Amino acid sequence: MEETIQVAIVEDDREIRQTLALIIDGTPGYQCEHTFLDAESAIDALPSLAVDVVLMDIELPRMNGIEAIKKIKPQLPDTDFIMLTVKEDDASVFDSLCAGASGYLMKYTPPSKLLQSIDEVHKGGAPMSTNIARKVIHSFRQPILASPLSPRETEILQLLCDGLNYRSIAEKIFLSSHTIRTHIKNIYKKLHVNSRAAAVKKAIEDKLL
Amino acid sequence: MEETIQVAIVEDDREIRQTLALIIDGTPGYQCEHTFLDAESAIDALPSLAVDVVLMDIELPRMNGIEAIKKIKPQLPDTDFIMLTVKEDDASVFDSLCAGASGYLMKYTPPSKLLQSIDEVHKGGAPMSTNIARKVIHSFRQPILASPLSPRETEILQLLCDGLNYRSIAEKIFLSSHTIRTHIKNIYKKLHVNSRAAAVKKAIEDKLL
DNA sequence: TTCACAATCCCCCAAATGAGGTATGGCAAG
DNA sequence: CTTGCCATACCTCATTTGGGGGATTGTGAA
Repeated sequence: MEETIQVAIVEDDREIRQTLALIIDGTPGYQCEHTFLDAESAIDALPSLAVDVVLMDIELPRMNGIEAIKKIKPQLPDTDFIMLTVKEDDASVFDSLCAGASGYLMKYTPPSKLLQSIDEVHKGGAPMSTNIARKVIHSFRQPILASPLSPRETEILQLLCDGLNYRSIAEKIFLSSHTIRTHIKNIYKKLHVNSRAAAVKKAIEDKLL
Repeated sequence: MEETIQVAIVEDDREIRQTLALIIDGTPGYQCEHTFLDAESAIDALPSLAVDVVLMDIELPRMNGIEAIKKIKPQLPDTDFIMLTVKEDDASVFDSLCAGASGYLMKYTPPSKLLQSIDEVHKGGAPMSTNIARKVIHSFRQPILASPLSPRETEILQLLCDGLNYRSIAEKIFLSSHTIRTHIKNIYKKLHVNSRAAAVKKAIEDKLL
């Protein structure tokens, strides 16, 4: 498939927008016929255009680029979005990916790398700046924060999270329900909570399961 | 920093191991002085070696490469691990990343790309095959599964998850606690649960918050 | 050898919870 | 215009839960 990749740009800075468009449109195999200077116009126009790849800025006048993707992506599941931005804080990166972006590049990405990334995303890849990739990978790491709970308590918390009551837990691990109560009281103390709901939430958040 | 990158290989296939070692050790800027044919010997030896990057196979005789990383990585936070494997199922990929791998490459990766990836990971990047990168990125996508809950119910579920009781919720959103009870009963019905704990768990799992 | 803590068991009691109802008004789809 | 859903509010009752104790055994660290 040696077709031309149709690229659109959403970017409010006139200079950057035009420069990008020129680079892309001027390269064989790439075409950039549509540029937008805000999220709203992109949301209106994109669904009726056959665009393969969209370069999206995050900082846009009214609605930001992440919100824009949230709106557009569901209607265009086959269009790939690459964030092209100066923001590299965790929130921007992860929110973008959650919204449906398939790539995340810095604005200072050199043209050759940019074109290569457009190609890559169109082939099913996920181009990212190196430090962004590391951020993403790191996000999978389990903190392994020392659990304050004893093995027994952890086991009981596990069952607690499954919605079992004292008696069911007691029957499951062959203990008196009195013992279960005591354990759970201790769990609450250690987790600084005072209800099952809060304990379950904390357990899942802190991944002590 | 033009230092030589110290690379170690953990790979049970003799042919592959030696070929990789030759390629790496034969390239200026890279050195491969240590190779291991199973997880156990790598776990024993690596902590006392000053290795920058470890190429790790997943399929190893007794203990697999993922378990190996889980054991070693905590002791060597500054050593980067790249999975080099034929397995590209989701579980292998995500378990590897959770265990602490910083890169994930296919075994058929060409030598030039492999060397480049070693360099990249050592510089703080996260080299991945394109389809692996896409898998990782996709994992962030929110399924946006249609919640069976009404807006009001969602709101109350939210507060439920914070560990509030009927009365507190009622006070917070200016409703009768009777109404809260009714809403929660309906939430339970819709989520097919019958306790706060189970509701909280389901809410978080299904991301309806 | 204390001392702390995990793990087990027990008691009481007030409050919260879950399950079963009933009822109203509004609003949207059919 | 009826049917269903949402949001609201109330009642009763049996059960569960959380908070407050107290107690024993064993283990391991100080």
